[in-house]
Order: sequence, then structure tokens, then C-alpha cells
Amino acid sequence: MIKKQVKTRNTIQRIKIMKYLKSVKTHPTAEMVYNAVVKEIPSITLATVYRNLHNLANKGKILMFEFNKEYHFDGDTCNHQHCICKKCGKITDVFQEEISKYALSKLRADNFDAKCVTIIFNGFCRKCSGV
Amino acid sequence: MIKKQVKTRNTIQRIKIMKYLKSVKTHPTAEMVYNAVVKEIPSITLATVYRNLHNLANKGKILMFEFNKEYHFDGDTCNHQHCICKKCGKITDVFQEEISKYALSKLRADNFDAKCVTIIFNGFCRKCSGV
DNA sequence: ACTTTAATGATAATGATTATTAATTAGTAA
DNA sequence: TTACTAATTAATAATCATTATCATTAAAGT
Ligand SMILES: [Mn+2]
Ligand SMILES: [Mn+2]
Ligand SMILES: [Zn+2]
Ligand SMILES: [Zn+2]
Repeated sequence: MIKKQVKTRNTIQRIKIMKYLKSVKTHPTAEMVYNAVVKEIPSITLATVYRNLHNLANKGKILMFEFNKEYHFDGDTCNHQHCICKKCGKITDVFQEEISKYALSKLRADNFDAKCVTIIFNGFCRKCSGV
Repeated sequence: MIKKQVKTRNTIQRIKIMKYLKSVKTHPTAEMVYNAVVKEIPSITLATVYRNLHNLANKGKILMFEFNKEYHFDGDTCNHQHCICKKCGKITDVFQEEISKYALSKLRADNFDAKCVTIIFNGFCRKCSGV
């Protein structure tokens, strides 16, 4: 029988990772986070970064989504949406709560208890749509 | 300089893969597609299945999305949305075009030319929400 | 200071996907 | 029908993001 962990610790690793995510407006991969944090904690490993990112995501402190076979993390947990360029992969934020609200309120799915919506606009960023 | 391929061939492998995806209402992974198709074409390999799935997705004949570190494929290219259970991972369809329409019409993102929206409802399926 | 156990660092392992390449074959034109 | 060309295949090796393992370290409560 496995007893689920209840206490978490505020290690400097976790704190730095969190701080970094809160400081940027991008949606970095685990490796990108590692590259930023390793400058402050040279001994940190990629595995530790992964461990903490999952930890934070499970606790709802950060967001996590998959794109191009990689996890991307988001320090902003406010209700918002994303645009992803089909060509260059650039990810940008959209803050239009009404869109998510509408989707959730209109959904009629008897056999599903929806907690939130993930909304991703697929298309082309300014730079790529000009080509 | 690489010249992009212009002609595609209707191999029995591609045809069977397509037929299979059109015949189911699930959202199988490449391996699941392989397991189904290999019954009819014993010599087919997983790599061929991957190649064709990407091919079909690029041509817009099928949909493709990532979930749990795996690609999932959808033979139904109609405008529709999905529900994914956070616990068991079950994926189900929602056919409410108005939700996607609303999202696309309301989006105001100057630097982005949106072509379509991916809408995923996250929550719990009947079976898992009862627990 | 002492204890408990979550977390780390180092490293090996995993597994889905992709790359390579010689052989095959769909599509087309003679 | 036959021949030609390039797309596609089967077999296989390689890639690489992510996880697992485990001995050691260090939060946090007493
Ligand atoms: Mn964001
Ligand atoms: Mn579907
Ligand atoms: Zn772009
Ligand atoms: Zn479920």
C-alpha cells in the first residue's frame, strides 16, 4: 500500500524554477528552463527540473501542455488561450476569458464533467503569414 | 535544393490505414492503428504506419493531436471538439460547431492569422467522476 | 541538535518516433 | 504489354525527450 505524499519542500531548485517561469512570458520546454536555472544553480540536473515541473503542474502552480513532442510550461495560470504558428511553432498568449467561458457554458456532454478548456488557435504568426 | 514531392500513390497500406480510421470513432495511436492494420497486411511495419499517418495528416485527410506523449489520430475531419478524462485518458467527441465558430470569430490577435481552433475539454468521464 | 523523509544529482533505462537504405511497386506513357 | 520513374515499403538502426533508480543530501518540524 502506497501512502500518498502530503508534504512538499521549498527547495532552492523548486523556487528558482518557479521564479523563472513567473518571470517570462514564453512557454519554455523543460530543457529551456534547465538552461536558465543552471546559471544560478550549476549543480542542478535536467531530471530535477523535470521532477519539479511535474510537481508544480500537479499542484496547479503552473500549466503544462504538449506541442511538437515536448512539454511546454506556463507560469501564468490565469484563464487564457494560445496561438501556435503552424510554421515556426511560436506560441503566444491570448487573454479573452469570454472564449473559454462560452465554451464551458455551452458544452452539453452528459457523460463528462468538464473542469476547464484548453483552447489553441492554429494558424500563422505575422512573420510566417507574410511568406 | 529539395524539390517537394507532388505525386502520392494509393498503396494498399495507405488505403487500409485510412479505411481503418474512418471505420472507428476512437482516437487511436500509431501503434493501435498498426495492430489493426497488420491483421490485413502482415508484412506492414510500424514505420510505414507512422509515415502514412503523417502523410494523411499533412494532406488534411485525417486529424492528429498529441496526448500523453503520443500522437492520436482522428478519421473525422469535421469541425468538432474533444473531451479528455484527466484520470483514465478516455477521449470522446463533441459536435458543437458553434463553440469553435464563436472562438474563431471573437479572437482578436493582430499578429496572428488563425485558421482553426483546437478545443479540448479537460475533466472526468462518467466512470471516473463517480469515484 | 535530532529525526524523518522529501528531494537531489548522477546515471542508466525507456519508449515513441524518425532516419536510413536497398528493394518494391503504383502510375503513366510508349 | 512493357518499360520507366520516383514514391513507397520493410527492415533495421538511431534519436532524444522523458523516466526510473538509488545512494546521498537537506528541508522542516520536534
Ligand atoms: Mn500562456
Ligand atoms: Mn474526434
Ligand atoms: Zn511563425
Ligand atoms: Zn475517465
